[in-house]
Amino acid sequence: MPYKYYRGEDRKVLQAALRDRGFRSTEGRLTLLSVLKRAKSPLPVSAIAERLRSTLDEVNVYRALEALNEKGLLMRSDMRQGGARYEYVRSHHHHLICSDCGLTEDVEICADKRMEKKALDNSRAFAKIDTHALEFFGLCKACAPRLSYA
Amino acid sequence: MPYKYYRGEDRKVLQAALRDRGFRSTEGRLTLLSVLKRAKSPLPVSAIAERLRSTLDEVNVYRALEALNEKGLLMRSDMRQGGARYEYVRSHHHHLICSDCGLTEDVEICADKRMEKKALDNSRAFAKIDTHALEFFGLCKACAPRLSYA
DNA sequence: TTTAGTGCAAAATCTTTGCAGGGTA
DNA sequence: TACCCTGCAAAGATTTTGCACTAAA
Repeated sequence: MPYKYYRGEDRKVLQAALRDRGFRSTEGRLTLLSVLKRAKSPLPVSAIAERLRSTLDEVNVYRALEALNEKGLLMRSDMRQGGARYEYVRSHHHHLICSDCGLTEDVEICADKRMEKKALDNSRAFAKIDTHALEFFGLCKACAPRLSYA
Repeated sequence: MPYKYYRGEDRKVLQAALRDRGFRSTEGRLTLLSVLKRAKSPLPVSAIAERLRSTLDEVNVYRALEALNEKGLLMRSDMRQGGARYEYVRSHHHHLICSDCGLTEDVEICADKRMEKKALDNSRAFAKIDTHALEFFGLCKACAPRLSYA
C-alpha cells in the first residue's frame, strides 16, 4: 500500500481490537480504523471510501463498516444529512449537529442508564434496552449570525 | 381519488394545518397527512408512497415529506434501518426501537430543555440548539427470548 | 488448509432534479 | 390570474448481492 495512515504504535492496538472481536487483521480494516480514529467527527461512507481508494474497495468499506459497527468498534449515526456516518468508538457520547452546515461536535451529555431504565419501565412492548442515540440539532456560531434573524 | 383515507372531520383539521403553514391544501398532501396520522409508528418513505400510489407520485411524496417536515407538521427520524421514516407530529416524543425486528414504540421520556441548555453550555462551537432526537435501541418482548442467550 | 476478507461487475434502493401542465388561492 | 403543486422522465446517490480469487490464522 502506498501510504501508511497509522503509526506503528497504533497499528498494534488496532490489530488487537480486530482480533479481540473475532476479525482477521487485514490491511484494509486496519487502515479503515485508523482513518476513523484520526477523524475529528463522524465521516460519511463516501469520505471514508475516498480515503481508502487505494486500500479497500468501496463495496468492502460498506461490508467492513457494517461488521465493525455490529461489534461495537465503530458507531453508526444518522445525522439527517443523507447517508450514514461512522466514527471510531472511544467512549459513549453524543452529538451537536448544525442544521445548516452540518458541523458536528461531541457532547458528553448523556441519556444515562437511569433514563434507559425509565424508558423501559414505561414501555409495554420492550424487554431490554441496550443503548441509545441522542442528537442535538441547532446552529453553530458560524451559521447562526447568517440565519438567526429569519 | 378511489379511496378516502380520512373522515370529513379530520379533513378540516388537516386542511387548516396545511394552510396555517402556508401550504396549499391539496388532495395529495391531505391524504399523506391522513396516512401518517393513522399510522401506529413512523413509516418509511416506501410504505407511504405505496399507500399513496393512486393519489400522489412517489417523487412528490419525497417533496411533500420534506416540506412538511421543514414546517414541523411531520417529524423525520432515522432509525438505523436504511432510509428515512416519517411520522405525524402530535407532541414531542422519542422512540424505542427493536434492533432485531424494527418494532417501534413511543416513549415520553425526553432530553428536555434543561439538557439542551447543558449541552449548549458545554459546547465550544454552537450558538443555539433547536431540537433533539433521542432513540433507545433494544429488544422487544417478542425478539428477546430468541436472542438473549446469545 | 480453512474460510474470512477482497475486488469487480451488476443490480437494487433511495433520493433529487428539470420541466411542462394542472389545480389552489 | 399567479404560482404552488403535480406527474413523468431521467439522473444521481447510496447500499446490497454474487462470485471467483486472495490471504490471514
